[in-house]
Amino acid sequence: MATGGTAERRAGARSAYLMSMAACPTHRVLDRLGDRWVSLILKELADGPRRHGELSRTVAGVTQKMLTQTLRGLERDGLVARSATGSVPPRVEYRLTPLGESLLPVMAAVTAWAERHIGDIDAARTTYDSSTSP
Amino acid sequence: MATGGTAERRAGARSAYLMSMAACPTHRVLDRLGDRWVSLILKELADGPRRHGELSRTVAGVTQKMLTQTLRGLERDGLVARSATGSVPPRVEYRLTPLGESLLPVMAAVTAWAERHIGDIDAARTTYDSSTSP
DNA sequence: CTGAATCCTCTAAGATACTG
DNA sequence: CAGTATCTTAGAGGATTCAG
Repeated sequence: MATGGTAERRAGARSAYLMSMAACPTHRVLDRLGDRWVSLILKELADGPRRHGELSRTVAGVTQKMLTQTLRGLERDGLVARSATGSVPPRVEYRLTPLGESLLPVMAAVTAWAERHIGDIDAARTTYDSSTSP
Repeated sequence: MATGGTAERRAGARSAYLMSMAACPTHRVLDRLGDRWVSLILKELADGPRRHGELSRTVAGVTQKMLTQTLRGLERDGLVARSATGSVPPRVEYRLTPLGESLLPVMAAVTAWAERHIGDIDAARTTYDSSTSP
């Protein structure tokens, strides 16, 4: 009966958001960087090429699925290069591309800010929480 | 009723992740910045104080719930200050704290990188997608 | 106007098992 | 070792409604 208005409005709101995303490079980059495992993986790769298994062990708590998925995403964006040699046993290495390396200074800026101000944030949280709940 | 092994293992993996998070300031900050609406809201507030309704209209596609929720989070972290005046009608303004303002240069660094390299990313995606699907 | 509470949906992410 | 496919679930996010 009539038009399924709900679904349409949903789709509308969704696309409105997605379009505003697509138009904003900063947001797209932050979205990628904000992905749970990206920063940890980039940090690892910053020190040099790593094998799949190495990352799997080094990056605390990542599942094999998320590792592959995240690496694929980074590869797709041209930030990470994947090089497979031989077929059995497989030996796959991941490393930063020049584009990926150009991102390191930005990460460093974030890290610097984070380490300098994380205390302020924690302090603010404590204050906020204690003035809210009690 | 015995040990619910499944739930425990789930909780274990989860806490392993959460603990590694808590230990890494960079990751915590990126997690916050990566939140869907944070960068858009900070961008707005960078230009000066804004009322709730203003943000609701300006930030494309945000729902009232997410706006409030995001602002609460930023307030809790001490990045944004909330000032309410009067009671009826309510007039609430949000603005960056000094801590929040100190974050702007970092955001600027991200923006600069993003705008310079977003083309590379899109190009890489096109290449990747065309070499994968066909 | 600001914002809290409710409900509902859909996706992201973990566990698991299977190929090459 | 590297990667894929499938199932399930917790939670994020959106619509809606109520309150001060």
